[in-house]
Amino acid sequence: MAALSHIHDGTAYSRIRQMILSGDLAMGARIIETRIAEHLGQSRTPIREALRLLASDGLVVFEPNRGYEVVCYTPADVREIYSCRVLLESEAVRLVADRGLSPDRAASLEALLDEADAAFAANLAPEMLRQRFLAVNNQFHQLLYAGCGNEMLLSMIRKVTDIPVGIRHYFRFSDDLLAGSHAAHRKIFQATVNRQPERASALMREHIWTAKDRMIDPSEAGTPTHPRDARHDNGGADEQSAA
Amino acid sequence: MAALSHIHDGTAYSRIRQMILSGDLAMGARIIETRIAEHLGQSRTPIREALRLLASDGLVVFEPNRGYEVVCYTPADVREIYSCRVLLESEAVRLVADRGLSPDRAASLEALLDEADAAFAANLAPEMLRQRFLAVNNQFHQLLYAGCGNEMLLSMIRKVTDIPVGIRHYFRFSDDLLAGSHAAHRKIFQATVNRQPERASALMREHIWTAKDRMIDPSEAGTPTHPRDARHDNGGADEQSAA
DNA sequence: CGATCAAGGATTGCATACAATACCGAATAT
DNA sequence: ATATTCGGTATTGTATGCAATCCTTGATCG
Repeated sequence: MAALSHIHDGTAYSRIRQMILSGDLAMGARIIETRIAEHLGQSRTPIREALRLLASDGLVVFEPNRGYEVVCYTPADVREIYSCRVLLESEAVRLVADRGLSPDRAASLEALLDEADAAFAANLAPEMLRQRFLAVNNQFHQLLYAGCGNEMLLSMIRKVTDIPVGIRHYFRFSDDLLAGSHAAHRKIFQATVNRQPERASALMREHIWTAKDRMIDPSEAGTPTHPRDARHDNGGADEQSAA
Repeated sequence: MAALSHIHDGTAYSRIRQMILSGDLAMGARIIETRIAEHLGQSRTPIREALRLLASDGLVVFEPNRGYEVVCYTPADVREIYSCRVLLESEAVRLVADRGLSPDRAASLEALLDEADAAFAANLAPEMLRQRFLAVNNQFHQLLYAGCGNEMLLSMIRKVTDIPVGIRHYFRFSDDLLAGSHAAHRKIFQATVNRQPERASALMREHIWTAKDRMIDPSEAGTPTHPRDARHDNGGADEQSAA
């Protein structure tokens, strides 16, 4: 099942998962089985199974006899996640650079990079540009590692990569930073094509470290209030907004 | 839920999990919901949920409308797993050595090492010694990383560590190798206590690489026949033996 | 004799009903 | 006024029943 977690089929699992990743269900939002079941037009049974799965994915947290809520990462959690990303993704790209990219995958990756270039050149509104770029960004990373030859490693990368979009609020963005990230992608891609594993790995490490450094300070950030800690203050997050 | 996966409570999840890890349910054994339900004295509903969880843990494989069977790792899978272990555990011990071991944990670890010493000195039967040592071995690793300060990293380590005991058949053991492993533990522990992160990390890397090198050749090993590939030949594995 | 198809049994998928538990608010006592 | 207890409501936990699917086995046909 873990191997299928990136597939978008019609199962309750993937649908709820998408709601969480996309932000339809906000971080920290309480999840009520009956409401989800109603929303998806199914009974509680398959929804319960899906939720337990999502709990083991780390996308929802579960407490016996209390139910589920969407995971709400603290800045410290996100730092942990990015530390793991550094570790896992630098290794993955090392493997890929060592084994060599297949021609078709290289072409797909180059297409993605060109797409990002186009987005930058298109003079989009900042918010629009950001959204476009981050989407391409994710695809680039996933596609780059796909041929690393270690399924276990890939599944762990998915775990630290597929997290609610809400964590973007923890990061500071600017056009410069986005451009820098894009440039890093090009360099990483080039090193991979050139079969320079150590170089590609070092570039990836630096790339993700840089992203981690963009995290805003917890003090100035205002950690979102977790519903469990402040039950009556849901901070404007429209809980269960999918319904 | 993932964070609780190492706890032995009375839930169907942890009980089935234990059956798999301990080998009561052999690798590749088919799992029938009703039989497990009967065995545990519960209805199918909680068993189904537990099995889906175990599927996402990677301990059972699931195919829609066909059900579950205990995961059956190929030697190639185990190599992947050990590659990940090298990566994750060398990092974890680096963090621990950097942060420093708490005194009580250091004491517990030393007690474990002494326990292993005692086992070696006791002139046990080879099989008995092996069993004792591997049990202590696992505890040592888990306890060593416990204070690394990165929960995500810990959960990933658990994933590559908590796998069916059956994979031991893929490894060659000898008293020398066990003793060498034990010596490596002492050195890793010492480097950690001495706050030498790079050294501890390098020792750990080498330690796990060595273990990986003990894998027997697939040719001489005879990959266990997977029930899905050879349905009618269950190779003497008493499927569903827990019932 | 071998291959194909059909029927029966076994197993999973889902929905519903009920029991157990926890949460929330009002009423009461201090 | 505050703390506490009690009861109703909302939600989760489990069992059971039936439908859908798959696998097996035996019969039939080439």
